[in-house]
Amino acid sequence: MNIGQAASASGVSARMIRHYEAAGLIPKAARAYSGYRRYDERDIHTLRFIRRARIAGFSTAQIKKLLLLWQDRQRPAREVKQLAAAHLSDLQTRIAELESIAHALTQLIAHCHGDERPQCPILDNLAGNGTAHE
Amino acid sequence: MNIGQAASASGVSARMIRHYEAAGLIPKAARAYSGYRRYDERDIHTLRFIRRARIAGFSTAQIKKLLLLWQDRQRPAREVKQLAAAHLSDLQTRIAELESIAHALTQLIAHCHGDERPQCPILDNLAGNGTAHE
DNA sequence: ACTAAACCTTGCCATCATTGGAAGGTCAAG
DNA sequence: CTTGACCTTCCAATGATGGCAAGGTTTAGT
Repeated sequence: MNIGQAASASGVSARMIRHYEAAGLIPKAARAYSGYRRYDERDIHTLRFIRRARIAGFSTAQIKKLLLLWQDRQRPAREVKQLAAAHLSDLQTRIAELESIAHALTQLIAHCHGDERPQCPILDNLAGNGTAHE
Repeated sequence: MNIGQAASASGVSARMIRHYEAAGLIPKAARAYSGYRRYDERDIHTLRFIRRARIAGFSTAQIKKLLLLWQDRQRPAREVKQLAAAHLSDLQTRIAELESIAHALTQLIAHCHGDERPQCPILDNLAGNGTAHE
């Protein structure tokens, strides 16, 4: 299987397959005589794993660890759970930050009449001219 | 005022002040005979505006527009409101995505016993199903 | 067999905001 | 006049991905 087939079979672009190889996430692919990279079902399986982990928001560094754990049949579930919990905690922090911003912005927008007049509490707030809403 | 003073007065690092200048967010600073950049209160005010807008999650492109609007005393509040609303919409989309991921991860973590045994629904899920690789 | 299309290779650039370092010039105080 | 804090510019890296270019390979159609 060439990289193109591996890409469509795994859902990971050929681009990113090469990238993951260079980044050490996956071992260097075997090469055909022509120099083309060769992939088998095992590789596709690994790529699908990576794709799902990316969708779940894991960083490449985290995925590297997850792959090691995945390939270790003796791994304790504890380690995986810890890694996932740390990631979940990150996610929740980010969510809270974004929600806080969204909340403030919602308030500002609600107080902006949004017509042709130049008065605008949104700009006033960014300018530091205080309290757009009480 | 040199760039260092401007940085501590505005809360924007000297590094980023130069960056914003190169990016066209702020006009090129006046220079002293020595080549040092000079800043006045007006510049500090602008830098504080930028800092607040960044904290609010606006992109530099959006901030560029906000600055133009801010400096235009005739601007209609409508335009500012539209820009802010578009940004809020982006924020809400991102929040929803992260929440969806966090929810799925929470489920997986809850079903992982997390002890010394190798069985782990988190890895199983990333691998594509109940049966892991091989 | 020849040719064109589709595929592969490597490598460099761009994004976005920010930080880091290196190499060198300038200013203020001792 | 030296030292150290400050400034200058340029170059690089982050993280994940996309784009393009120039060139080699394979495959399918004639």
